[in-house]
Amino acid sequence: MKYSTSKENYIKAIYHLEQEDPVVSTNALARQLATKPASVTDMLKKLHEQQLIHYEPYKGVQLTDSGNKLALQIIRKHRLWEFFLVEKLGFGWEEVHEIAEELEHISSKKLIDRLDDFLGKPKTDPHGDPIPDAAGIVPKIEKRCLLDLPVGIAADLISVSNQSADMLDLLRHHQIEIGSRLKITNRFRFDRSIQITVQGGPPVTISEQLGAHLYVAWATED
Amino acid sequence: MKYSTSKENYIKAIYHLEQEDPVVSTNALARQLATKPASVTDMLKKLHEQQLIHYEPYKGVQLTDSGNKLALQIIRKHRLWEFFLVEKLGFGWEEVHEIAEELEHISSKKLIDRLDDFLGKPKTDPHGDPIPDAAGIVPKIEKRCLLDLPVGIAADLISVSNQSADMLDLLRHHQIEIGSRLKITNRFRFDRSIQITVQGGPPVTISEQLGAHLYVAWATED
DNA sequence: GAGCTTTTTTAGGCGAATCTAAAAAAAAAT
DNA sequence: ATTTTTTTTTAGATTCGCCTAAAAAAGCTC
Ligand SMILES: [Mn+2]
Ligand SMILES: [Mn+2]
Ligand SMILES: [Mn+2]
Ligand SMILES: [Mn+2]
Repeated sequence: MKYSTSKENYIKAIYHLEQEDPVVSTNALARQLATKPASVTDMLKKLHEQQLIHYEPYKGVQLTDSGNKLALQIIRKHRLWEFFLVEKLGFGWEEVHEIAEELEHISSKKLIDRLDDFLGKPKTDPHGDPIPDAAGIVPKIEKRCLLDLPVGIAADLISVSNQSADMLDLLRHHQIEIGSRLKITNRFRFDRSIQITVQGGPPVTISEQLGAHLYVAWATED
Repeated sequence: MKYSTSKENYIKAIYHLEQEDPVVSTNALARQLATKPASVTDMLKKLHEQQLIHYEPYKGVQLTDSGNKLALQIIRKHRLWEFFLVEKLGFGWEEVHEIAEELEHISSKKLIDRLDDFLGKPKTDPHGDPIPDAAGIVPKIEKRCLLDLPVGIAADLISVSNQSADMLDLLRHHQIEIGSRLKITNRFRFDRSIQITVQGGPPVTISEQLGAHLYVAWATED
């Protein structure tokens, strides 16, 4: 029941790639893990032997139930540590991912459950991603891309799908943060940029590229 | 400037063994690290190449200045994490060492300095051992073995030199903890056991073996 | 469906950290 | 000063995670 850091990173990467496409390719994994396809093939064989993945040569890969469970445990650790780093130690959004990439491999289950308590059992990490609970259940968070928000409807920013320092710089410049109330006031056909207000402030224009990474919650009519 | 977990464990072990005997033997290291002498020799060569130790075949080993500096950084991390686990997450003394053994290898310097701030820059870990500061300076703590305390003089327990669950069980049974005021009320020649009072309570008898692991601070007359 | 391109796997190797068995050096005993 | 014992090092393997180069399979294109 104890896996190497390397194996845990593979399992987590497979989990994330499965969200895009239910069958994960060797190349996609190699890209994600910044390694070579040949190395991935080697590792897939080992993960298969340990029953963490379904794998047949040339057919791509999928997590088994136990692989999925393991992935959720690692993600839980990653996100709880990120929350800790931001909320308790005052780190910025963009700094925490790398550190959490190490902390997520600390093995003590008791540690993570106590940390969860200490932090007040948060539902989401600093980027708005949901934190699986001790049983591996991921809170379902209703969110839609800001770009799909109709003009004139207010909605709260609940997550961002990019955590680069560059993007966070830009958000900071526009004074946009998780929780900010956003409203689209105008759309421009030419480059699909949008004009929005932040917390009812003056309108600012943001690119489609930025908007695509912002996710908001708004009441659905049904 | 980044070393493997294994190398860090060697450096820390050498540091601790140097406290006993300034020149550390291959066998002593193998015992401490639960590994084989042949493995130790291999590793010593590598640590020597990296200038972390002074090493000549058959002559034992000593940390260089940079080895010593590294050891203190690792010990700082270890003890700060132990403090965090006990004070913030409510772990018992005896549970934290093993977890800290992993956490001490998390590389971010910024993380550890912020953790230090968050914890209020503690001077000692939960077992009373001093925590080196960011510059690697170890607070000097005046302490003497309880066994050397004269009869009738009160002194405060400031550290214990054994962290086994068994010993902590026994301490808990006698309601002795770090900070308790202890006074020797009687000494018995036969087995060198001693009778003490804890916080001015009723006298209890403890073995020489237990007493040897308790360290107290008391005013020296000079 | 034959041929070209892309993806994936295999083959062979390397560095890190470990091991066992054997040799060599140092230390202790006689 | 030998001999014996203990300590330490060397030699040779193994496992893990990775690599490059080459082969094989799958997927496209005409
Ligand atoms: Mn992250
Ligand atoms: Mn990781
Ligand atoms: Mn400890
Ligand atoms: Mn350690």
